[in-house]
Amino acid sequence: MNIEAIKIACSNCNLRELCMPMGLSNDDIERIDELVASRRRIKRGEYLYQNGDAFSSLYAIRTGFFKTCITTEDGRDQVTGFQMAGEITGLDGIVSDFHSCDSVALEDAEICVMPFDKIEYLSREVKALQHHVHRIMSKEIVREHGVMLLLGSMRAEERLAAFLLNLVKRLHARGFSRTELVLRMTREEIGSYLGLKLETVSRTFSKLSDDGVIAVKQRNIHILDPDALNLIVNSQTCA
Amino acid sequence: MNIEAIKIACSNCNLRELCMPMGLSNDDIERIDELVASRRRIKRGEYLYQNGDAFSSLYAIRTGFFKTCITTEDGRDQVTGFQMAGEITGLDGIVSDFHSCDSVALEDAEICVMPFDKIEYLSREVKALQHHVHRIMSKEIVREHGVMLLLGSMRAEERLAAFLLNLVKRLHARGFSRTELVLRMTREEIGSYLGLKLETVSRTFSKLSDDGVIAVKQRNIHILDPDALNLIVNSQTCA
DNA sequence: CGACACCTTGAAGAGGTTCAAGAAATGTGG
DNA sequence: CCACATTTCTTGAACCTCTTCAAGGTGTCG
Repeated sequence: MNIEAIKIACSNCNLRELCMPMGLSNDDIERIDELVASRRRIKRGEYLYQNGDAFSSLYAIRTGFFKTCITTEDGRDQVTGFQMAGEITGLDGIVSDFHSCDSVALEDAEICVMPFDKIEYLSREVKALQHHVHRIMSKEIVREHGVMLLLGSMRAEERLAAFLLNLVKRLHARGFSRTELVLRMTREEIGSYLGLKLETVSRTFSKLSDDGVIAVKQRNIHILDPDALNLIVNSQTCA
Repeated sequence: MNIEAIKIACSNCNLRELCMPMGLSNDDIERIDELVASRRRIKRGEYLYQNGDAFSSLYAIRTGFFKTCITTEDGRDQVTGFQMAGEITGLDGIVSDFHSCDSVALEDAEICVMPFDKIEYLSREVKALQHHVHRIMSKEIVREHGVMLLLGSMRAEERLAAFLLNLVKRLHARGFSRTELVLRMTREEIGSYLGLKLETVSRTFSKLSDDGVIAVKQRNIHILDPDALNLIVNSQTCA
């Protein structure tokens, strides 16, 4: 066992609980360690993959922060998600063997490259891995349902509140604060994700700030009143 | 081989190309025939599954038309998709073992029940089936990306045009007309899916009709000018 | 044939966008 | 390390699209 092998092993990774299945036998763990073919560093602003790229691997994020977005020929642009450490990206490429969106690093990042044929091979051998892959994909589908609900039925303030709560929840699961967060993306990227213009995002931040619900200092957000934020999302002016 | 077995076999199903993997050996085909545990008839308006139901199976639609939707406690409601013959529904349940949305038949329907543990078992044995399952889930993820683009960046007319083109494309793949279609859903359901109020949907239908792009007669739509419809979607007032 | 669900249309109003200008932060090169 | 260019963010005012509320019309099914 050389140093490189230790470094790459999932079994040694502190993100294991986030991106790998639980309750494996030692034997299975050893096999899954083979999944990660390599690590890759991506600088801020660089692409992990782009629309049209051949699909070969899924990527587990070790450090850093990504956005995925689709850009159409006619110039439309839509951020479809933000990914952080322990999350998997690249699922869009499976269906057609080509990626249909771009993945861009919003800060310097390191990712684990997991060749998909290897994943499929091991999934046939390790039941827990197979189910794990299915759950990851299903989870992404359910997440997108939530975004559809947000885009289809919420007003600006509700969207931004839901967005902040979702971010802080995921960050908290990674050991960060439940009330403080640093946005890794611009107002424009938030707006694209939420179906709003950047000015609206900015104005809505200002309003939430005026209302004493959050404190905004550039990209640093302090959630002062989590309950109020929850209330904004979960109580559309009742009929 | 009894009559019942013949009736249920995927190998005899005329929707095989739509919902099953291609290029299987005879041996594999025989095994996949075991996938469908039973058929189930669902009357118009009835649920195939509901939010909170235990997840056990995926469902292949043989005949009929479904919608999936999420309903939140605070009364929000979002149609997340429409499914037709040859399509698979139920993927939302995998991640948590519970369904997180409702599936409702919009017309009398018949579906094939495919227990998910059977799918996972056979996926470990039949490589083509495994990949097929992965592709189905990836396809759903990519579809939802498209909906996010629609909800996040399109105006009412663009949304409705994109919706009609998508419907007619899927119907055409099933042997129906490229220019005529019958809507199986109400204006309200279309509106929910597209993030619009039913009045806006109705008005937009009227506008497209006035412009000579489509002819609307209740739920019967005749696409008079497919190019114009495409243009509406693909050419937001260029910058 | 009558009741009910569904659809259409009008008018007023609200929420978000657009355009514009300036302020704050960030990055770059000398 | 500082000055300058660039990017990002904030805020205001006018405008526009979609929503809301309301009423009437059309179709369907028992």
